[in-house]
Amino acid sequence: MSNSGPIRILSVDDHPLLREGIAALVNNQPDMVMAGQAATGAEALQLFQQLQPDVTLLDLRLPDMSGIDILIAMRSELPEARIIMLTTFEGDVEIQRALQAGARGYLLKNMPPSELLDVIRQVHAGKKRIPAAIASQLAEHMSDETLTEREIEVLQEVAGGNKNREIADRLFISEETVKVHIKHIMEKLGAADRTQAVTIGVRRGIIQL
Amino acid sequence: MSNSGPIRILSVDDHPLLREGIAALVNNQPDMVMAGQAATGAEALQLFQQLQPDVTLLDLRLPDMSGIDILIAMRSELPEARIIMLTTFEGDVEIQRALQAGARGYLLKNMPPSELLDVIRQVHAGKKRIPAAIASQLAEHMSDETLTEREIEVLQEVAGGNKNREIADRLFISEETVKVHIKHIMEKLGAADRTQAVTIGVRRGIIQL
DNA sequence: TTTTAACTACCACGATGGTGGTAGCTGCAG
DNA sequence: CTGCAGCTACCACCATCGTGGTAGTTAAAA
Repeated sequence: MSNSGPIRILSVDDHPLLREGIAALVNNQPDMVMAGQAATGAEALQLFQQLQPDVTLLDLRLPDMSGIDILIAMRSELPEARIIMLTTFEGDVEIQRALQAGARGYLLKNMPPSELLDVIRQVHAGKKRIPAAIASQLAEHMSDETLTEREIEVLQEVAGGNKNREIADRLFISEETVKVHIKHIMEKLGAADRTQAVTIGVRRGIIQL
Repeated sequence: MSNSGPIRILSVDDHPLLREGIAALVNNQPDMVMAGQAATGAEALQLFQQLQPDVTLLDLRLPDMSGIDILIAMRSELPEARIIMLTTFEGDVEIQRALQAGARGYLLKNMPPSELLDVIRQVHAGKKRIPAAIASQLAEHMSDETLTEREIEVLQEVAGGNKNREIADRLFISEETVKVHIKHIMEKLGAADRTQAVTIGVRRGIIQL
């Protein structure tokens, strides 16, 4: 794409103070410039289309939509888009989904600014960059079996405090089937009971509370 | 205290980018100046003692210790310290504990910078300032009964996936007593079962995962 | 086409969880 | 000193959960 002029950056995060910090840092670099900022998914997509930034910094949690969905939307618009997730830790499943959806980098907000600049430059140069701390977190559960959509749905219901009978009614299946799903969930997550299944699911970013 | 010169501010947060954003904002104000920044509780306490800032911005989650404990330590050193919690939402119990421990303000990181400046000035002037959004969140559970220390301990064990029998062994009490505690926990939280008790406890900041 | 994964369903049984009531002990506040 | 809150303990009983096994259907992959 553009190999002349500074790297034009779009920052998407619902924390204005953090965006301001990124802007201050970026605009201090000779080879970078903030092209725009967005606080919501809708704003982000509009600005992305309008500005066509070289690199996009994207938070995972925004008020109106999931960062993953924004990522997907941006890449369907511009498959070559260089997008870096910048977020507080969210569990291996979130990381995995972001990378599968085409993120070129994954950074934590508590990392030093130099790391951010480094990753921006590398990603802009066409590379992928995942810090070791994140990669190891990812490797930890690499071999784990993933939950199916239905299982996640059931786990979410379990987290809501529903009994098997109630879950069955809500999902229009039999109570026995619910039991089978929960059994599989516990096996896959290595949980001793439904409660621990929920806590592990939350920690790993499989469900939200 | 000091009614001459700019408001001297100490920022405590483990996100360097956010601290940078705060610093940029603050140093742009004619009546404020960043006195120092800290990323850990230990650093924070050392700098607090050394700098004696007019206003301290304090995150709730830091790598080495809880923001509440830092708050308490600072106020035991300097009871008149003006401290504002600046954090992502953490549940009403965390807010309540912070205010009880003597915080003069409670802000969310996703609030507009103007709000932050406003609160800094008001708190520096000796007032307390809790935004309406937070106050209403607090009022929601104002009449709720709080869990006792023992109950929180039991709830934490429940979250770990332990059976009543196992919890009993770990806490050196009888299984029947564990049941009584859990019954009380569910009543107080309005939970239908132990699993929902855990999810409510996490959402409200009573336990961590 | 055969195989595999996912979802569904049923049965039976032992383990665990949740409810109700009673009650003793301690420490603190009125 | 009296009452209350919190922690402890026991009992009985029913509801729910979790485990084991079997099995049919569909859709996608090999």
